Amino acid sequence: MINFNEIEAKWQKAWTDAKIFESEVSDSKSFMVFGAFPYTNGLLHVGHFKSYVTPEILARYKRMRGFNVLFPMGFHATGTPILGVVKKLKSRDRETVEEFTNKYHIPEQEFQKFEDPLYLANYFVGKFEESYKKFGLSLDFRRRFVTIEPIFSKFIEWQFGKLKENGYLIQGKHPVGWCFNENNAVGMDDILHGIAPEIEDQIAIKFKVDGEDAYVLCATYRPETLPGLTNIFIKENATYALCKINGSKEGYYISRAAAEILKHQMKIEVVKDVDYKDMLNKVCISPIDGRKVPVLPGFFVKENIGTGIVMSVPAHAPFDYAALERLKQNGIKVPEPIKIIDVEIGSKLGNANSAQSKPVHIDIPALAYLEILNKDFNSAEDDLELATKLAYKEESHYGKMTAKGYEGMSEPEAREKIGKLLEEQGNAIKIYVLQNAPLFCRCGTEVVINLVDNQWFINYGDENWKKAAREELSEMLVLPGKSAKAVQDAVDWLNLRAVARSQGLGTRFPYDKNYMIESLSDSTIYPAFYTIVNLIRDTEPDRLKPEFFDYVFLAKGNIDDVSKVTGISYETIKKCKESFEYWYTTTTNCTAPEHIFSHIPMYLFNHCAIFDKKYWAKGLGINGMLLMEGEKMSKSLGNVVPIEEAISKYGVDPIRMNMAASSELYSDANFSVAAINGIQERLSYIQDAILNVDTLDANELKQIDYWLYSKLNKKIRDATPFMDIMETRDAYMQIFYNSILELKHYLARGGKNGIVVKDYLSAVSLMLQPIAPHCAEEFWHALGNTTFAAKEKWPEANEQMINEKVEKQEDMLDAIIGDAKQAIALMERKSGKKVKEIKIIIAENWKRDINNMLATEKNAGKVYEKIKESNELDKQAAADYVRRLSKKLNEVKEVNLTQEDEITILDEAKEYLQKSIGCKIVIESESTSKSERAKRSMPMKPSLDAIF
RNA sequence: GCAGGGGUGGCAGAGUUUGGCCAAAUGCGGCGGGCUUAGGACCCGUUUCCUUUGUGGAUGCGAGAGUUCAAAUCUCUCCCCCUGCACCA
Repeated sequence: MINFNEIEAKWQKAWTDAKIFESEVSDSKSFMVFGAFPYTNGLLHVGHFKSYVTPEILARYKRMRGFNVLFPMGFHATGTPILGVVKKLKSRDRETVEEFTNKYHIPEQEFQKFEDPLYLANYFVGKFEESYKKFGLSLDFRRRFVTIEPIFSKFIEWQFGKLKENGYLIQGKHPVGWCFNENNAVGMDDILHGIAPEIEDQIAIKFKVDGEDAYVLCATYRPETLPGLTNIFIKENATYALCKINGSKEGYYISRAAAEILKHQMKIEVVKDVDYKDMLNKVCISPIDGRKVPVLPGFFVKENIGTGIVMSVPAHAPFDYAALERLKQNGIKVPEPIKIIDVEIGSKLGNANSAQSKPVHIDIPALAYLEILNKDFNSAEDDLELATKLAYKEESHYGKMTAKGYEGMSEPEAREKIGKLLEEQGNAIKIYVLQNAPLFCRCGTEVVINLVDNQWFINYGDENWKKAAREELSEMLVLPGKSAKAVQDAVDWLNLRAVARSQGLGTRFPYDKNYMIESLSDSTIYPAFYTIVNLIRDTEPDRLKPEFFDYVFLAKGNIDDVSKVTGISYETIKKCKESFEYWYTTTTNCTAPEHIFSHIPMYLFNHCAIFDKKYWAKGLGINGMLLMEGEKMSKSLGNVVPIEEAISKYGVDPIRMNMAASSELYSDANFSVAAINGIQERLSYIQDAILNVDTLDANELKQIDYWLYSKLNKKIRDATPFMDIMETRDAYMQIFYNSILELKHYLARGGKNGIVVKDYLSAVSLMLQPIAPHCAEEFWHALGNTTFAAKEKWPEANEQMINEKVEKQEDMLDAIIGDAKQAIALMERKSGKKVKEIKIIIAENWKRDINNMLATEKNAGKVYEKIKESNELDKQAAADYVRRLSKKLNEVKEVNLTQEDEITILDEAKEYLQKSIGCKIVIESESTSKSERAKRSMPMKPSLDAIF
């Protein structure tokens, strides 16, 4: 078995010493590829490497194809996660302490240092780099940077200056989950149990109160049901309030609790509290038809959701219907439902939605949906909820409006029309609701929605900008092709992006220093920074003025002025510009599917907003994640394997091969110890084969030698296109797994030509280089070479050496062996006697003619005609034969071997056949054979007769 | 709800663009056998059902319907699963 760790250390040192991955501007064609930023709030595990394997293979492959390759990496540390870790560490959170001690091996006395977020980030960055080196990645480490470095911040400030200049930074209101105790925006990480706030916008409709200069506000998702309004519901025993909203003259009735929640979205001034009993005495007027409706108590109304008041549409809302029926039962006079949507109740729901009974009251859909479920107005709230869902689903998908003015419209159409109408008339207010309320901040305070004023946005909705991004995408190569559609949709979908954050690490927002730049927005054009970071590493950050970046990235201004203004040397500025312009014309971004609706469109938009078209994004590779033995990796499952541990246990190359060969580009790969063991053994098999090459001789080439050359060249020809589109799995099926099988077949067939085997192994070793670089170097050198495999050329296929005829002949042999074994087993089982000999009976040449006729004509009739005309053929036998073949006409292939050819081939391979089949072999022709089975023989498929 | 991806044999996963050579590649697992002191190594066979000295038959690729001489593949309807939806990176 190969000692993987030993050869890893050896070759990693050799590559580093030779500096072969440090890329400089040169005359060769450039190629730049990079993987997604890893996030630095913990240690690397094997999963992190999956996303770097694809760009790594591409980088190594492209070098072999003659490109000058830049493969850099940087680290992401902006945003809140690192602060989160620090916070937990400070409070000595048990889990975090455990992680630091047991997993990261950091002694407790050092914890204090890690309470500084920068220290923590840098510590892990250092660890990451060590791991990357141990993984043998062909990265140019001189270009490493972290997104919280001052020089990077200068770059980001420049970027935002450009966005501002172009008018892409705008300000506006933005709803966000908020904790008023800490006075902070809260996201998933800040909320108890890690739940993300779900914010939805609703419309609050104003209902004039008869005889008062005041309105009742009802929040609703379905304004289109307004024509079906019969009354207003409030909650019994709740306190209501008369308010002025945004300094209005008129008053608004909402619940006291709602006033508390909504005051962060609008200015609310409570004039007086109102008892619910007073509310019940009011009469409200519908804004669209002027109908007067009563206010009634609804058992299901929640005072702290929406406005604490809802409109009632009993014909279509099961809750409303149930509430009215319950009131009726208590002798209260209630209005009759008004049906406004026509729908075939239950027709589209299918069995899965547990529709059980036929509805009777189809004139009241709300009741009908309860009937379907065998429920009624007294049923539990869960059942009413289910009926509501069914009603909503079917009515909005298949229903047609019957209400006057909206006849025939679908519900969504009507919703939009009525919503727009109400807003235009000033009869509705937009409000935001926390869909999954109540949520609590980790500090214990309830989370509410705060409508933040003057939030900064990047306006990705800008039509001209979007047009440019679409153009950029259309000219970009997206791999795999099937993900292109999703990227397209993401570009179309991206709209306003809130870009200023109240907390987190990173770069301060240049136009309001109280805020930080949001952490995805500072990682969009970062790859451009790779092209210069090694040149400005020691530059004073303050010197990196906009003029410098303008000149380097946009060729604005002249070098002498820039040098004077910034104090950066002429030489450095010149080199930076050259480097950017050289590398940035071909970039391939390898990233994960989860970035399709976030990072990827932003990456595209920012490139076309800032750079000249020449430097827009060129390539995108979307690669899947890593599963652990078929399961998702997660802390809770305890199946996260630290990378160092994996490397020392299994070796780098087997891990890399497992990652690259166990899945296609887009799908998740599976880390599997069984698969890794298989890889280790196969690599060792190749090594053994290489060490044994010298024991072989170098005689004249035989059929099996041509066969191996044919397989090799076909392999090169077929695997190369897969490498070009990053389908490493398909490529390495051929390069790796099939090579083992071919070598084994070659040796079993008696192949023993040292030169042939060496040619074969040399090419295979080189093709293994991108994926298993350490083994490839080892093999390459063991084969007597002194150059680096990493610097060699990718093998070229020699089409002349591809020999279909020889391959078919070998296939024939294997088929014969298989058939013979099967026949022997069968016969022995049946007769109880041992088979002594197998007769292989070769078909006559006239059968070949018929095969060829059928293969070209694909029509049995025509062939019968020809047989009739023929003088040479035995007409009866020929017709029988055609009949047999015609059953599977499509399988009949042209035959290019004569009977004599076949006999010669089988004779040559007789020894192999005898050994494989395990008994004596006799070869005879159909016409001379005395066997009954002789006439069953077919070209390339001889008849077999077992002799006892 | 909206958007994207998907549903294939015990499992994983090809095949779908361009319908036929597809009982369906490949890998894993199971079973049987060989090699062996032994084997988790390797080799051979088998792994829907029936039948069997076969270029045999039936059923079959989420469900249903349709187009066709012919459907995993095309059309329509339905069901289900995964992912994302913005102070998360």
